[in-house]
Amino acid sequence: MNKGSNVKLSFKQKMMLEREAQIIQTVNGLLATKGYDNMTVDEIADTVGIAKASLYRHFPSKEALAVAALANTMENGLEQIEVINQTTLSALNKLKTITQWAMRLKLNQQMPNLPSENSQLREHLLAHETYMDMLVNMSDSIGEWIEQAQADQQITTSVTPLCILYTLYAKACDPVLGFLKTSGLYEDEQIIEMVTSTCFDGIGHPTH
Amino acid sequence: MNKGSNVKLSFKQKMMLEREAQIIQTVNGLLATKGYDNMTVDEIADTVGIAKASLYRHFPSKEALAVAALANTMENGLEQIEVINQTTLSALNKLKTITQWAMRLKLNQQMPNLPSENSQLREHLLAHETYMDMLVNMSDSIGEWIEQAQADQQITTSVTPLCILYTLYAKACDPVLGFLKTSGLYEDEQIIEMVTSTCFDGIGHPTH
DNA sequence: AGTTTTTTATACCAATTAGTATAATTTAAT
DNA sequence: ATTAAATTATACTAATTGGTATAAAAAACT
Repeated sequence: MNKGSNVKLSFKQKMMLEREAQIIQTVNGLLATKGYDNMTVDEIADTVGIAKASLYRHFPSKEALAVAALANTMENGLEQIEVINQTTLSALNKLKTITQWAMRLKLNQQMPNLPSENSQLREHLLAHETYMDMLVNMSDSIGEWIEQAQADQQITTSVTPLCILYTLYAKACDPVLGFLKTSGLYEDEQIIEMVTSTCFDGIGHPTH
Repeated sequence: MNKGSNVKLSFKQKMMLEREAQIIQTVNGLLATKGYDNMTVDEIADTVGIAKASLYRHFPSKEALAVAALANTMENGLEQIEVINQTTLSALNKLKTITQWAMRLKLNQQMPNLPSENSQLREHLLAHETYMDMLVNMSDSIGEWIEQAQADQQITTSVTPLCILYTLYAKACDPVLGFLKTSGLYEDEQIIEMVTSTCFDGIGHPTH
């Protein structure tokens, strides 16, 4: 009764988690392409290929769906940061690596759009402890890289670390990526390179 | 009968235009803070201080309201470009000036958010000839500045002019401005300076 | 095979909201 | 003052959509 049922339960849970992952990926895609307001619950269910009632057995509300998707992205980001922290990359290159990870996600239309300033969703996010913890966690980690890179004279000290942090965060929702992709003129990795260059080298100062 | 009625008509038209300007400013504010989907027509009417029926005497639909607001912003941008073109500023400084104009608008929460990729509003905008004409017009003008600045070796030639154009456009909706403002640590003009610096100088290369 | 649980399809409810109709009120014109 | 026009408040319609109830079908378990 013990082992048997445990294995079965574990299998069921695996299925559950598997589908939950599928749901979250779908939601992230829709959040990336249509945004929270233009994404409907029926659409999510249809895209995943399950009934709406089943969807609501996983998540209690549309907001919970969005929060779960955002939290999942945040988790993946933290995981990336851990991986990067186990390398011997310079602080500057750590910053570039995590930024490019985010840009790749955005290019693949898996980076959810931020909720607009006055939205209900934003309030919910700010009230979500786990999410906020992860955000603080991420900011701390990246903040350390920024200070290290400044100490190593790899990045500028003429703007504050906070400004640099926000600038890097902003790359995760930079519309330039979508514009360049839509133009059809460049491969994804070319786009990553160009935007990385404009971010770290700036568009001024031609002689590098 | 001629002059009298003309004067009266002109006065009436003035009132009409005056109020239309007020409406558009309100819509721009709401588009900036809440976005198209979270902005309701009742809210617009209330904020302007007129009845909804009166609002619909000026604009036939919510979309028309948004398009008018976006077009108005575009007009103002083109006007700015003309003003700048009558100065003796270097191409680089022209680029900085127009970018900072856009950033100031954003900081004052008067720069409307772009419609999301799949929205109905976006389709309408793309089908709006005058708007698209103005967009092409603006892109041409700024594009000339970019090529001139590259020729003058004031900005990098290691990314394409198109990428630079998009990068500058993106500053008009850069969330960094809002983040820094929300932090409460900086004055608006400080924020403008910092973001201009990260845009043109980049965050790498500490020694300038 | 029979029982239980889960999933599905469908219909439905309630809330929101764009847009309209209307009657009353205000404003403007003569 | 009277008339004409515009504005307002209010109520309404129709469509969308988040969320729920239910009964049938499918799947899983014993």
